[in-house]
Amino acid sequence: MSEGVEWALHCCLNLTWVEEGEAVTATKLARFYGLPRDYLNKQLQALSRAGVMSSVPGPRGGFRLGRSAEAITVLDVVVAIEGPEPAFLCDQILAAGPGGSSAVDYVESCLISQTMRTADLAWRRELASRTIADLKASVEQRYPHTPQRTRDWFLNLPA
Amino acid sequence: MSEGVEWALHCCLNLTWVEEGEAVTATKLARFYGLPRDYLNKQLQALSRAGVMSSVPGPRGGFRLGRSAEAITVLDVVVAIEGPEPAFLCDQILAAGPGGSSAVDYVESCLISQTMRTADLAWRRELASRTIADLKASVEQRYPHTPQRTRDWFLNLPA
DNA sequence: GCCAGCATACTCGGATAGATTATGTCCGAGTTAGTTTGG
DNA sequence: CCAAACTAACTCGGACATAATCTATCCGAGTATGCTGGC
Repeated sequence: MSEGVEWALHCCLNLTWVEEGEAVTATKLARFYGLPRDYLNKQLQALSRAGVMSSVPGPRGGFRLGRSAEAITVLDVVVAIEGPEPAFLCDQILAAGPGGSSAVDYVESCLISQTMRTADLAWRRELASRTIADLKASVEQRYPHTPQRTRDWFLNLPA
Repeated sequence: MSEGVEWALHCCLNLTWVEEGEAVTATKLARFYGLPRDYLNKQLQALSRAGVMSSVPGPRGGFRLGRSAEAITVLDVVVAIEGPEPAFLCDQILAAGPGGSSAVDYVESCLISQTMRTADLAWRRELASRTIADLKASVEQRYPHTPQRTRDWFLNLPA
C-alpha cells in the first residue's frame, strides 16, 4: 500500500486543528513532517478529487477539509489514495481451466474469491467505522495540548 | 496484491484432490489454468519455503501439500506469497514532526497506526479462520463432481 | 484622499523523469527410472 | 536369469531480463494581493 495513505491521514487530522475556513498550503503540510512537497501535493490533489479535501488556488490558497470531519471515514481517505479496487482482485483463472466457461462470473461463484472478498469487506468495515472526527477526539483526549501546538506551529511557521 | 496469491490458493485446493502422497509437477499445475509455468514455479517455491507445500525433485517429482489441509489456513498461503508485513506499514512520520522524538515507538502510540493495524488484524483474522480443508469441503458440497474431474484431468493430462 | 488598473508573487494542477517492485524467462544441480552389460 | 552400474531424461531451484507501478520532480495556468498612478 502506498505510503501516501499515511501522509493523507495525518494531513486530514492536522487540518481539523486549524481555524475554521483557513486553507493550509501543501508547502506547510509537507514541512510539518519533512515530506517532499510536490509529491505530497499530488496526494492532496487525489483527496481533492475525491471530495475529502477542497482546494483553493492563488495566494492565501491551500487545502481544507471538503466536509465535516464527522463525515470523513478513514476508508474514504484510503480509497481516495489507493483507488476503489479491492486488494485481492480475482482474475477468474477458473474460466481458463477444464470445465471453465467464460460465461460464468467466477468473481461471484468461486469460493476462493468469496473468501478473499469477505476478508476485504471486514477490513473495509473496520476502516469505515472510524471517522477523522473520531481520531481527532481520541488524540485530543490522550494528548491534550496537541491541537494548540499544531495550530501554533502552522501560524509561526519558520520561513 | 500479487496475483500469485490466487494461483497459489487454487493450486493448494487442487492438490487436495490428487492421490495421497502423489506429487504434481509445476508443469501440470500451470497447464490446468494456462498459467506461465516458470513463474508459477516461483510461487510454488515460496509456498515450499513456508512449509505450505513440500517439493520432490527429479522424475516423478513435483509438489504436494506440506501438511494436512486442515492445518493450512488461507492466511498461511497469503503470507507465504506476500510476506509477513502488513499492507499498511507505518513510517512513523510523527517522529520527524514538531514535538516528535526518535525514541518513541509511533507504530504503537500513533492512533492512525493503531487504526490501520486494527483493520489489518480483522482482515488477517478472517483469512486465518478459513482453512484449505474448509474450502475443499465447501467446493465438494456445491460442485460434487469437481474432485473426480480434477483427479482425472491430472491423470489423463494431454501430452 | 480615494479609486481603478496593473504588475507581481504565490498557489494548485497536471505533465514529465527516476527508482523500486512485480512479472516473466532461462539454464544448471540433483534425482529417479529405465537400460545395458557382465557374471 | 539376476544384479549392479550406467546413461538419460525429467524435476526443482535460483539467477537473469522485462514491464508496470510507485515515487519524486519540474513547469505552466490561474488568482488574490499590494502597489501605482490618475482623478
